[in-house]
Amino acid sequence: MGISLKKIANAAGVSEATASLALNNRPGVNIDTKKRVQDIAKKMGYFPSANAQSLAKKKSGFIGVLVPNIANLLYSALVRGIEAILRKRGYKMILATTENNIDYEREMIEHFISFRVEGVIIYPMIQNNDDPAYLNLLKMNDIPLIFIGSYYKGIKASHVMSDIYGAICNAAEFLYHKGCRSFYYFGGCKSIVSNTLKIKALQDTLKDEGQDFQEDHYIELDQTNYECAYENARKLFASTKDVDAVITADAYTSLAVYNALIESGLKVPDDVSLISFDNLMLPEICATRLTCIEQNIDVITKDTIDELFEKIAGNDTDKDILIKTNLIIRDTTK
Amino acid sequence: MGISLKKIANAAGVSEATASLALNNRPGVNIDTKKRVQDIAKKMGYFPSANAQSLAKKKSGFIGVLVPNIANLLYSALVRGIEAILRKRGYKMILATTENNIDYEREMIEHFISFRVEGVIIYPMIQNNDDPAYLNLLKMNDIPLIFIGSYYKGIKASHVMSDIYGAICNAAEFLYHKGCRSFYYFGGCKSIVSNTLKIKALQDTLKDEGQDFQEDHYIELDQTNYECAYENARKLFASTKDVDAVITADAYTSLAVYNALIESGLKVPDDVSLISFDNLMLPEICATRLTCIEQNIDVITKDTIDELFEKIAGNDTDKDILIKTNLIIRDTTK
DNA sequence: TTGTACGCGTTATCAG
DNA sequence: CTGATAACGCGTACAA
Repeated sequence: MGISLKKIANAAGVSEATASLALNNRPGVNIDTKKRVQDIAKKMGYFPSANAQSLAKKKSGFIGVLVPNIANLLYSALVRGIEAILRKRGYKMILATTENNIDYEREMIEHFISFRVEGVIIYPMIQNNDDPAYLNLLKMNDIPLIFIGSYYKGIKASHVMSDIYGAICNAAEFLYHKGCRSFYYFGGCKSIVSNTLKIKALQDTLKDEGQDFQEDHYIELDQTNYECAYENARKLFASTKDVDAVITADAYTSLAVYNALIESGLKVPDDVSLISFDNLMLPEICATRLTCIEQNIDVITKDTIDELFEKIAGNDTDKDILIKTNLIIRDTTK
Repeated sequence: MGISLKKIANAAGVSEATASLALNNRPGVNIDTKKRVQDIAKKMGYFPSANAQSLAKKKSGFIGVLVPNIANLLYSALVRGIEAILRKRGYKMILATTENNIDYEREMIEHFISFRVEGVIIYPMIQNNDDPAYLNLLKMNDIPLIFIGSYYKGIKASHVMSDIYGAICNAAEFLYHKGCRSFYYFGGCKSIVSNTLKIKALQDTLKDEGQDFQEDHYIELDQTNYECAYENARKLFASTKDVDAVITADAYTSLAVYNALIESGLKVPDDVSLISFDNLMLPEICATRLTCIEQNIDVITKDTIDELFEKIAGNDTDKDILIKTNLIIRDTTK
């Protein structure tokens, strides 16, 4: 299995201990000996076994990161950010995707434990996850857990996420003052924390204006992809034209709604204003300049990791950290 | 550092050896003892340390995978395929991205070695990589290497890739027989293996028809992204309208060329036929149905891993494996 | 059926 | 300045 410290030590005619000190550039080694050992190591293509190092140092240097999938631009942006910050801190990321599968999520948690990760970051997106008790496995192994983007209700842990409630209130107010009165929302499973926040935000904002947001105006998509959104939108706009404001969970959904609106004869933004929650559609590809709520991904990743290392350091008070969003006004709102 | 076998053994009142046998479901342990140990392990949330296991078994179970970046759909599709197959074989993937940075690529190779990966898969994409000698580090550590998608000239190793030469010959012939006579190609650095193959394919095909492919009709992009392609295309079509066939390196480039053509007053496909090398543009997002050369990603990933495990098993004859492509005819060709 | 002892590659502690 | 030696967590001959 590769080249070991022992081989280097033998080749240099010193003990493993001396070789180790020399290779790690630590004091207490004759400068000539050190150079000789280092030269030999280089010549033989030696790199210390990360495995053995972890064992000896009782520190894996791993952080486990769990996201729903990697094809989605939001998640890949978060992952890239996390990876970059961890690298700076001298940590390595173990990335796993859940693909919205609860069994897979549990399996990955076990995976993390067996790799002795020092902390775990989860973007929780499992629907109908009544009993996420398997996350307690982490606690049993003294591994801190931080939620990013959302959280599971039953689990005590810090979370770092966008101020979804504030963002939707803000967007709804904006639309209301532009004259919009009939609001719709297109998004995923209602029972997910982020979506309950969105519903509440719409209800509260409209109530302040003396209006109701009827819950059947929340179009719950079985799958949050283009096709499903498009089908639902087409069906809706075929049966009613009484709509002048739509907010969607992401850019794909917005594009689907946009296309369905156009086809049904409704004009954007003259008849209907459209706001997307994400700002992650590549502008080159997408001809439609979507008005959107931009999440501050850099801040989210930074704060998440800061908080995670707080936990690793032993500070165990849980925090709910909300990150401000920006409303970016483009061509799909008046 | 987590829960150890020793703790389980103590809690169960047996030796570590017995606990190990019990947990691994191996013979030679009283059935009651085994059950007791397993119950306790479950209750304590124990999972064996992957680190220690690798050390003891002298086998890491890791395969290192190196791709240019993960945002590109081609690479993410390959990575997903590789991960799925490795998982079935009981292996774990260590993924790293090079971001077209040679220093970073070397660093990652060293990283792989220190994790004692049992094999490495590289998608080579570094430009001007005259001396990829650092890959010899792998050989010094007895770690097999397979190239996927392309290869580096100086390095002896198997590679698995699309039959790029055949694909471009085929596409060029198709266009020629549709009446095209003035060909252009938009792609990356000419010195990359895959691009030299493409140039040669165009030259050979047109020569067979008694025509020349002038090398200045290969538009070499500094960066293979939309903007760069768009600028080059706009400039070209402003100075000449003598073009009736364009082949591009990927779908982003095709879209850029398409838009530049339209803006310059040329009609697709009536005036100009357009073929893209990739078939990875999400059809939902992209209104333009591109004619394209589809790579057979499932076959590429499967063959790559098969070949890698051949090498791991000790069979060290190098192979050049070419995978057939499909020409998918859509709306940008006559 | 169970326990002892050793090795895996490295770091760290202590003698010399 | 250098070299034994004991950990780290686990697997596995071998002995009891």
